[in-house]
Amino acid sequence: MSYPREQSIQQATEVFWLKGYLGTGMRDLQTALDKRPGSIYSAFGSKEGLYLEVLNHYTGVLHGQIMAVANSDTPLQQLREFLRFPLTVEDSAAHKIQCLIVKTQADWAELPEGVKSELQAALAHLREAFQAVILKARSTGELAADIPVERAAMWVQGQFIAMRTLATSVESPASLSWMVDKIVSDLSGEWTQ
Amino acid sequence: MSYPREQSIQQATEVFWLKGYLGTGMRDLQTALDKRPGSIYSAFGSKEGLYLEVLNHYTGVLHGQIMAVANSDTPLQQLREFLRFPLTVEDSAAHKIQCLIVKTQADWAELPEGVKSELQAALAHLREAFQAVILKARSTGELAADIPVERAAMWVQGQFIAMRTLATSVESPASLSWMVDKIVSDLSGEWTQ
DNA sequence: TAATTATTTGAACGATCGCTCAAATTTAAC
DNA sequence: GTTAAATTTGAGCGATCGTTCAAATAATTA
Repeated sequence: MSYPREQSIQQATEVFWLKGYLGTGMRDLQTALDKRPGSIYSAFGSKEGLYLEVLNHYTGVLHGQIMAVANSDTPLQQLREFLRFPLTVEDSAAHKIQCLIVKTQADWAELPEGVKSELQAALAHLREAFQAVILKARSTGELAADIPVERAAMWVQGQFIAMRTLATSVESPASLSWMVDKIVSDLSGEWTQ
Repeated sequence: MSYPREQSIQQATEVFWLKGYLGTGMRDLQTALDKRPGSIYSAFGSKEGLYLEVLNHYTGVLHGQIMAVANSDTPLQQLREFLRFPLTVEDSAAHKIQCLIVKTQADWAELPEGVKSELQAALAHLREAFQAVILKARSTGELAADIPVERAAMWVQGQFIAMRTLATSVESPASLSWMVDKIVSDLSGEWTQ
């Protein structure tokens, strides 16, 4: 049950991903969901409430993907494929290259308090998943035993952000796949304490 | 002459940096510049016109800083200090941790065409400066002779973005200085063609 | 000082913003 | 089939958006 609610969240995700939190108007959402304002407000309370559900759903999916990487037998190989994925979206969905969380975070000073705290929580939650990947790769021997786990997790998150941000400003995102290789390679590089 | 114009641009930079392009209202600018709308419009034409001057000024300063790194005798050492700088801003200016260009770029789909093209140009311009740093470091022997210059320049730009983005979501940005060391270290790492 | 030009002022315009709520409609319960 | 509850509708609210322009003021020239 409550199927149309899930559908509304997916349609709203499209809009927020394309236009950002500030850039998205209630009228954009009304069009995308094909619902009148009253329906949206009775279902989600406010624009912020709808966005928070979108963010929660988005983060959950992404977290699941990263945990699947962590739970595989060859986490480092799987991480490579995970990182490459955003570079393969078709032109018509170019807005999906950038991470929705990072995109929203750029408007920081103008965001409602509830959105700010949930963004922080989402980033921390995903960082935990990256940490699980590092830990697993260490246990399989794909990474050295003395790798600083927390730093490496944050670093991977940073690389994820860097690659996707650069990819949005380049003609052909797929041409950046060398960056994926360098990320995996640098993971085994120097980690001076 | 035209001193107050320069001053207006600096004050407007503060506001755009803090609130982003979409998040900044003409009334915010009127307050910051202590000017009435007519004055601003006669001087800059529009909100977009004022932003473009801000962007141009900002890019010029940043470009100059990177070229100074390139023109030093120890470019790699200077690059380290350049990268560390955004991590040292005081709490009261936390918005300056993130790069103004990257911040604006996040609102991509909602930006006027003129702003979009100037943002692309600014990123390309700064990439050229990073390229000059790589070239110089290669000539001083700080970097290997076979480093792929264009890719390395883009990669450094990506690391610059990653570090500053992560730094905005962390309690103490200065605690990320290990990331600067890793960037410099990874520059000498693997660059598989 | 008087005349001319350049700049600044600020009330106000039309458009859009997030959001409300009484009324209409659909769904569920008996 | 009737009634009650839940959901949807959409006109429209007050606030704010970027912008305009006739009038007032300041700066320059004669």
